[in-house]
Amino acid sequence: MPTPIRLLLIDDHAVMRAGLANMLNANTDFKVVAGADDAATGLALYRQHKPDVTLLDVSMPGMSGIECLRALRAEYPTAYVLMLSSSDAEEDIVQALAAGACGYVSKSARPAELTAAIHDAQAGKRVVSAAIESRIAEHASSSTLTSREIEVLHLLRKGMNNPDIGHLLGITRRTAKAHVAAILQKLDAADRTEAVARAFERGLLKV
Amino acid sequence: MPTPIRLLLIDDHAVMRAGLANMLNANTDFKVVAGADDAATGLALYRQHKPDVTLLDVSMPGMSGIECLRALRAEYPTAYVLMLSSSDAEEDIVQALAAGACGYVSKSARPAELTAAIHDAQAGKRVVSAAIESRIAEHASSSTLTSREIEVLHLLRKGMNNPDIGHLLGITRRTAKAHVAAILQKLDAADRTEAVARAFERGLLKV
DNA sequence: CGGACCATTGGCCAGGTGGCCAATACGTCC
DNA sequence: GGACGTATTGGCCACCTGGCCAATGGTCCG
Repeated sequence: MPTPIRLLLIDDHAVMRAGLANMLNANTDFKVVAGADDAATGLALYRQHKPDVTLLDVSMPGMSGIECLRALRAEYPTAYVLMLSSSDAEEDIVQALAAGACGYVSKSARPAELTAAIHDAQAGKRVVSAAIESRIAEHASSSTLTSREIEVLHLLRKGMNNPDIGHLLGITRRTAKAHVAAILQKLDAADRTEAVARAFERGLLKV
Repeated sequence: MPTPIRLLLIDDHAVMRAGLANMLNANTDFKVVAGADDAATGLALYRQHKPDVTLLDVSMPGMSGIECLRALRAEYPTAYVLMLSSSDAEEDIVQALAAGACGYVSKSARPAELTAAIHDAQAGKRVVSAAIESRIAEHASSSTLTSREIEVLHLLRKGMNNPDIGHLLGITRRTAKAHVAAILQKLDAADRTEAVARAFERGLLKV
């Protein structure tokens, strides 16, 4: 392998970044050219180095991995980005793939799985960890919330009741109630409390 | 440094484990003698290798890091265990330190911070990341739920109402209501829905 | 252009919610 | 032994909840 694949690492966990860099640099197929601990720095380093493949953590404080991915792909539509995740929340996976990620690898994956994924990513293939594929299947069979419903969901999380939600959104309590009813049905929840819990499980709401 | 500090790594993220091992073995102060991807294996490897210091991830599928810590300390009360965390949820930190962890290091910490923490741990000092200390302060000022309240909290998460909770726990709906009222007050929540959301934020409930 | 989906709103109603008052009983800690 | 925290229970009440019925416009797609 004469020319190694040039990599950019974006992950807020410095320990993970250092570890990944050590591991990948030990393999002559790869060369980590830069590492960032937040999305903004990551974008800047991408412009500077134009890596072959970018490894991007999904969950980061500030601009999330997904947002970073969108920003990156908006500027460089052909960028090869492989998402790394610890959470495996379905929502993130679907959104990442929709936003043009080349693949989605769990941090629980074996190192060999990661290196294979990087090779595939550079070759333009789409790769998803086996453990993650099943999650996508689940998600496909469940419903998607509309943007209005997501908006209401965030207010439910804050403990708001229907009248207050209606007032805040400039609609009647009856409409707010209709949105809540739709959320309950789509998330298969008995009440708004379970709806919020399930939203956390699916990654619709984040800690 | 003639005799390196012998380390055991327990983390379900293989990538993180491999990375950590690479990084730490590059430093002659340390020698990673074993790595496990779940708590049970970790315990077995501890018995086998008796490492000087154990690095233990807080969140793992199956037996959690906290439970693993308790089991380990029950068997080897003098074990030096350093917790590694990605979530930084307050609850985990407090519980880990209460269960006898030597320290609690965020995965966002710089590598130097980690190596320093390992040295301190082996010296019997207690170390906590700066970023994590502030969280403990927050927690100290807030209230602790009783075990009964935690039990009720888990039922709220499932969308149960007071009569059903009472029935399940063998108490009246009035008592269930009293527990819920206590939860709301302690978590500073307007209703049970916000209580569940705040519980996720604090690490009392997990995805 | 008609169908599909969405956001919006209305009435009605049995049942649950959360806050207020107060009381008993059982442990532990000083 | 007494104070304290916890678990337990009661009544009362204004308010909110979620499910049922049905209807109106808007947009987007084939």
